[in-house]
Amino acid sequence: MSAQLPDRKLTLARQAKTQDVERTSSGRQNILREAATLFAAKGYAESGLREIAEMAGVRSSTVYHHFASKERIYEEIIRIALDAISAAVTAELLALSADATPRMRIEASIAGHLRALHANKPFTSTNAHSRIRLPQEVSRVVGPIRAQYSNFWRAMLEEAKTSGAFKSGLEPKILRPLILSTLNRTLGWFDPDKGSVETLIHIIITMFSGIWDDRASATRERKRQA
Amino acid sequence: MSAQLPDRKLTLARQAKTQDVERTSSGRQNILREAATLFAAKGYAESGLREIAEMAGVRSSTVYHHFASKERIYEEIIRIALDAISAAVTAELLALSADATPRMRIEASIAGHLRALHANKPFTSTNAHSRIRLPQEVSRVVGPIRAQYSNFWRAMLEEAKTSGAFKSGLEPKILRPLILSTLNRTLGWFDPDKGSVETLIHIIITMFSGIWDDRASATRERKRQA
DNA sequence: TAGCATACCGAACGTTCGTTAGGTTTTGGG
DNA sequence: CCCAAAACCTAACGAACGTTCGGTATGCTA
Repeated sequence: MSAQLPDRKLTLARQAKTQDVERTSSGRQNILREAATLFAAKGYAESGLREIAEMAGVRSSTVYHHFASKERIYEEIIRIALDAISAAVTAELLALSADATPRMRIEASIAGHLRALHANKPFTSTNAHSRIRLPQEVSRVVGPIRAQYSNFWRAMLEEAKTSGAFKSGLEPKILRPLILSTLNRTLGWFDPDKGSVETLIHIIITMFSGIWDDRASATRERKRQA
Repeated sequence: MSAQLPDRKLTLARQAKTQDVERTSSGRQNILREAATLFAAKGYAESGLREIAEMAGVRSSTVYHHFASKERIYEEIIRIALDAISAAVTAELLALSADATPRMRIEASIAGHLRALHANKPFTSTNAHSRIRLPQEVSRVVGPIRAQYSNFWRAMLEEAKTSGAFKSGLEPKILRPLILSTLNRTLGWFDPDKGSVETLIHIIITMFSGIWDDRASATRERKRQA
């Protein structure tokens, strides 16, 4: 059986497909978006609560009417980002035919991940370079979601390895962080104004074409035709 | 003519080759190293001066006997990191024979870059995720060094592209940040205790093998033999 | 139209921040 | 052995931090 994200994400997927993060700019959503933009640009500690409030056109005390603390804002941003990515990848995999090869599944996941990253940039950027050691309260909420997504990739890569898709020496343990950080890092340098995300996807997939063991897949192909 | 880092770096290369960052643990060097470790682990803003001082076994005021400000510490850490990387890459290129192909030069640079990254981890980590907007004083010192190294890669990739080394659609403008952030990101997930850096280098180069246009190189090879 | 939750505000809290001033110990060359 | 320079200390500064509190508008529901 193929690696799959949990069904709970499926409903989220449909929501996210139509309105991505949330189109309304109610006070709360507005604060959330501005905070994400600031966190993404300057980092968590460097972004003061008064600055977040000012960006949202509000006083700092008002922020506490919508969020219990700065950490909760951060937590919610990361949760949104992770949900958006999970949803996009799930949608991408569902669009695949049932007999898709591991390579097709992985490349579809890469495409979905990249699309979600750049469609929800402030939120996903905040998540991507989250180099904060938070007092475990946040980690307790965000940690499991992160782990879930990591496990999905781990399982998918493990299946691919079992089927002999990778060149020798390429272990899922190494490939997973390598692939995911390469994808996440595109947030730092890729400018959607200078080239479409679809072009980026093509380039990334081209680059990763170096990991596949073409010999093995050609062998299987020949066997199938015989 | 091949892309080359300036000669000034050559002397630095020899220094760095024997004692990398600095073996002595005088008060100043000690503070520098502990600060780098903290910055790498928690980020710039999250690392307080009193915490840095404590790690170095010293009071916070003592830090100001060695450095003018927290920003200057940060600046020096980044300078050290960039010099170490430049030096390692330069050394790697010098070890190459004169008729090395663009691909060989790029792969040698990747190896040198990765080796320097992981041999000076606290310093290079601080540099890698430097997501700070500093009051230009620091940028004025560090900026040019960064630009110099970027330009070196830009030139090297441009030469490779001219010689037809890359698959179509892969432009240096995209490849440079893609390659460099992939390399730098290894600091975030690769654990030297669980696999040698040389293994990592092999994996990264294997992955990037997807960017080369083998047809073209095979064509040139045939022409040369004729 | 009265009542009430919601959204927002100004002002302040305790704490921590980077930094400075002034004094004491450590140390190494003549 | 002396003495200046270097290294380090304690104590405190003002500013900025996240957060709280009490009060005021606003808008929906009964």
